[in-house]
Amino acid sequence: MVMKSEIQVFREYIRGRRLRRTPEREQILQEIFEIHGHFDVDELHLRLRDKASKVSKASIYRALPLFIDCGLVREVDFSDGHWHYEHIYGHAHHSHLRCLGCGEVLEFVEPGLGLLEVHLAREYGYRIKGHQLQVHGLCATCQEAE
Amino acid sequence: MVMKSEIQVFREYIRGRRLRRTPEREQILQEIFEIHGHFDVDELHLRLRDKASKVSKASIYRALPLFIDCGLVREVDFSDGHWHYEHIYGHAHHSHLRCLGCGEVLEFVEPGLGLLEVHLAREYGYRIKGHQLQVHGLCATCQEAE
DNA sequence: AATGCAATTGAGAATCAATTACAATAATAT
DNA sequence: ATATTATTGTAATTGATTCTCAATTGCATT
Ligand SMILES: [Mn+2]
Ligand SMILES: [Mn+2]
Ligand SMILES: [Zn+2]
Ligand SMILES: [Zn+2]
Repeated sequence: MVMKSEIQVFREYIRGRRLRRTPEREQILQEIFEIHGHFDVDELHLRLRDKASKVSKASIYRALPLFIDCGLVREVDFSDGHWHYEHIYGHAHHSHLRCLGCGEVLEFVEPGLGLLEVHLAREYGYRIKGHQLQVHGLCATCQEAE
Repeated sequence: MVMKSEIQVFREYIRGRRLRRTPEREQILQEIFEIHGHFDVDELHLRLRDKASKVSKASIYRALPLFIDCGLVREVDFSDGHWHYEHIYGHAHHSHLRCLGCGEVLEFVEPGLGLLEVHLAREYGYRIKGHQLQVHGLCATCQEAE
């Protein structure tokens, strides 16, 4: 079975909720697919302006929750004062290792966290929705520069 | 060997850095020890006002990084738009399980994360400084209320 | 194709946590 | 005591995000 394209997923989501398909939303989504890695609202807005799109920041802020809600995008928390995002459709869930010096971000998969969720659910009677794990430190380069 | 008291730790930290020991800082620290659990700046400020202390929010914002720096306090990220804190001197490092419905926060220890840090350090050449793990879901009560 | 309704938009105002400038105060060293 | 300079409170500022509002536009129905 072939995977639906992101734009298909989004259109079906829109249709199923009496929302409207607009060029703004599709431009934003399109741009998000083309971003390799993590991004924030400012970056996304600048990239769109560079392509002569006139989408406003307000619309980006309004569109992101929709993409998150339909499983295309995820919030990433780098604890630096604003939200970052990444597209995740078809990507495995992963965690982030971030260098406090240069800001480099590496991704890794920690399989043990699935089990942990099961244990927590049993022990505390929770229905687990998800988790976020960030590890931070200094990359090799930034260690030398100290 | 007896553990130093928090106030001792702070005073030594102050002395070692040409900073000044002020009643404001010590009032704030004192209050933090008396808080059972997690708190934010507003809560802390209100509690101090209730005790007739006139410490300003600005001073709280200025003091917290000092307490964090000397290992007495930790930032806690509940991803709800502002920072939370907890005193940690003498407490084991732990993670948080948070209910998205009512905001309840449970603490748990996941010993596997120590090993994970070692692996990451080896594999990527990082010097690891720490990690944050938050799990979120719905508590038993909030599941029923759905 | 024209109509009506409600969703969406852009612009800018509002909000809110956190930071900062500034002048007054007060802690330490001499 | 005096000089030095860190710290304080107040109020202004910043920066990310949300909200307001009037104008526009998608879409279902004629
Ligand atoms: Mn990622
Ligand atoms: Mn805790
Ligand atoms: Zn680095
Ligand atoms: Zn709950």
